[in-house]
Amino acid sequence: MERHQMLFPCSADVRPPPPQLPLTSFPFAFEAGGSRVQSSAGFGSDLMSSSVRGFLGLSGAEDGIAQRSKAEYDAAHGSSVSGGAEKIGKKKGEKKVRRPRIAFQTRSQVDILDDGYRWRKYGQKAVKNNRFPRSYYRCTHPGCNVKKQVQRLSKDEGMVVTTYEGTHTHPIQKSTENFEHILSQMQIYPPF
DNA sequence: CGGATTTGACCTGCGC
DNA sequence: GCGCAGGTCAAATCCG
Repeated sequence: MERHQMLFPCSADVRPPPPQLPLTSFPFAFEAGGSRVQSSAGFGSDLMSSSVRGFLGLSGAEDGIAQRSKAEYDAAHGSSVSGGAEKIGKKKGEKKVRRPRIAFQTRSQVDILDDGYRWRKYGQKAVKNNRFPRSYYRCTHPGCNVKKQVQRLSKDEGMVVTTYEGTHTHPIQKSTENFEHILSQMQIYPPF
């Protein structure tokens, strides 16, 4: 695969970022507030309430993955642990739904940021160009299919890249004060 | 005991 | 077409 250029909030369709852009551009919802967010501590509370929603709650996302979860996986791969022999081929009218993703970097000692939602880990994978494994989490709320990936950078092990994918279909569980704290750690690099 | 995590297997997409 | 890398599943295990 390529580099980790996909760090960026590629909207519905993944368009490759211009090569000139380093890992640093950060064009996401935070600008919605009107003011440009320069760096971590720049968030006002009111700005937050709106941006946070747009942030973890990415609007307009469809649960494409929701449908392709178990049933389709089985159908496509000849379900059942024991009955793996028969393959049913692919799904019929399957369309590829790409959900918007956003990624950001935080400087943190812990991989798991308490963003107010409950996450269940469903996988971990070693990735190329990185000494640290990437962890895969899914929101535990029933019907909510938001996922996130957490990856610690090998070049800077104090840096954690978190990628959110999908829309929460439920309100946040905890107060956003925690989140405010997270935002304060967030590294946002203005495109220069 | 129930829910979360670990971990290896398996699948898919993409580049060569 | 093949191989690699990433992403997901699910059984086993752990922990509160």
